Amino acid sequence: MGIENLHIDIGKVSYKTMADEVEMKLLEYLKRKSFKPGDALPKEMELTAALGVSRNVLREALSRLRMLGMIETKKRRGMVLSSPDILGSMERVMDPLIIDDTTLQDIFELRLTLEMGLADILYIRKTKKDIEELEKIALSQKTTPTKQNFRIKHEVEFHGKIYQMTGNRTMQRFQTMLLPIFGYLVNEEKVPIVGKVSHIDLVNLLKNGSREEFREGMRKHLEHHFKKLKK
Amino acid sequence: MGIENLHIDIGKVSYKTMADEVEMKLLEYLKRKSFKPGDALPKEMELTAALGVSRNVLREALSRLRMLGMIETKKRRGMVLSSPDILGSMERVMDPLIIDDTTLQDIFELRLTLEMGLADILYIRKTKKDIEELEKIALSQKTTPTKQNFRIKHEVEFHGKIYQMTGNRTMQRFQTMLLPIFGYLVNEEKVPIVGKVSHIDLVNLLKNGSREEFREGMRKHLEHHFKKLKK
DNA sequence: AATTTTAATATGTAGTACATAAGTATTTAA
DNA sequence: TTAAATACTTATGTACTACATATTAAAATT
Repeated sequence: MGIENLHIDIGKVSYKTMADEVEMKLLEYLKRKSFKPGDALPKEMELTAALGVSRNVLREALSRLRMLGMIETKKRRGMVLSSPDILGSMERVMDPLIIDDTTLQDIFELRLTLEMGLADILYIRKTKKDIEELEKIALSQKTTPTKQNFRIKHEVEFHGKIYQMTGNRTMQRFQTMLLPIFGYLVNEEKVPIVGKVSHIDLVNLLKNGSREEFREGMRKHLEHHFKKLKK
Repeated sequence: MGIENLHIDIGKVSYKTMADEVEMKLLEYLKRKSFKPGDALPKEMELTAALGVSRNVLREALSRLRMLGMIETKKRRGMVLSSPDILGSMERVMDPLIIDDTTLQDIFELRLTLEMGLADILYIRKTKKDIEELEKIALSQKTTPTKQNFRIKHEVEFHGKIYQMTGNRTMQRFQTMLLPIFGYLVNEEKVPIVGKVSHIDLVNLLKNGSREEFREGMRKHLEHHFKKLKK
């Protein structure tokens, strides 16, 4: 094992602030007490008293929970638990320039994996209407120029539609988040590589082919990406 | 389109606090200026002056960025940008009792999709040693009782090992996060359903079979989950 | 010159004060 | 008596001050 994942393996020497501590305790408290969304939570003053910290520190922790969508606060009414947005905070940090290279590569592979796994759900959920729309997208790209930025835009449009066809909004959002990363890494390729299976081919497979045939088509479409993966 | 995703479609009527605003501006600032990890950031006082807010509000926003791992702060030295932990905040909120049902289902499907997409990377990265370890796990489960909690524990162990074999730590962490959700939904099944393809079968496929054969094996292993998916 | 001591500085925590929104109770008027 | 207007209460939101603490930089001492 290399040294590049050391920060994951042993963790950082992070000295914990009280806000960190309070955040942890609050999360634990909310889960342990098994509050349900909508339930009212204690007032700030009650929490400061119980935790023995200043309102300042408490509010820093609460602010984090608010960001996660775990709590909602209204003046006078107080706080209530709510259903967190599991992808929200991920969206905030999705910037290829900030994320470390190992994770970028991981994300790249994660998307490839999803793409290869899509067939099963796709064949359960696909509709005639969706396939027609996908075909329209694929055909519109046939005649357009092959400049780099155009090519990526088309990739995004086509694959985005496929994710949408799964009817799974979380998956759809997830893939949208991964796109900048994907685009960033692919952009480094100087020579535009054309897969053996085009978008139109994929549409035809989706129309007439089996689940397995579509998946193999997708594999060939992504072949050049897979070839570059390191053992 | 149903009403169940309305909160995603139109967003909540959330009245924005200044901390929300400042958080947004800081994120935008950090990305726009294309700081790199390690770069020093302005002092709190400079930021309060520039933003025209109290130190209190600023610190609530900074506290959020700290939670995301985007910034690190040290006394006297100030703040530096750092590589965020993209899954960290997701881990915090992964509680099946809090997350709404639609998202829970989405997550369930997301995991199935990953599972089906794993074959490609797995066949690039698998080693003899890993397969032996996986076999050991599979065999140890053959003789054990079939009680619900044991079954789930075995599932976790086996599939966890497979994810580990991808060499993709993000994927591995991601799946670990998804487990409680998966366990929660599967736990509702009263009758233990045994797939046509067992863990041992999967190991043998991984040893002697092709990528496609392994994937079809995985599909059969997960068949009863797929059968329950709604159109 | 090397070491110790002192000072300076930026973040961390505490506490007070007041603004603001939103229920709740009270008063006023039809 | 009831409806509307008014005043009151309460919990969160924002601002400001003060001081603690860690860490770097500078100064003093050996």
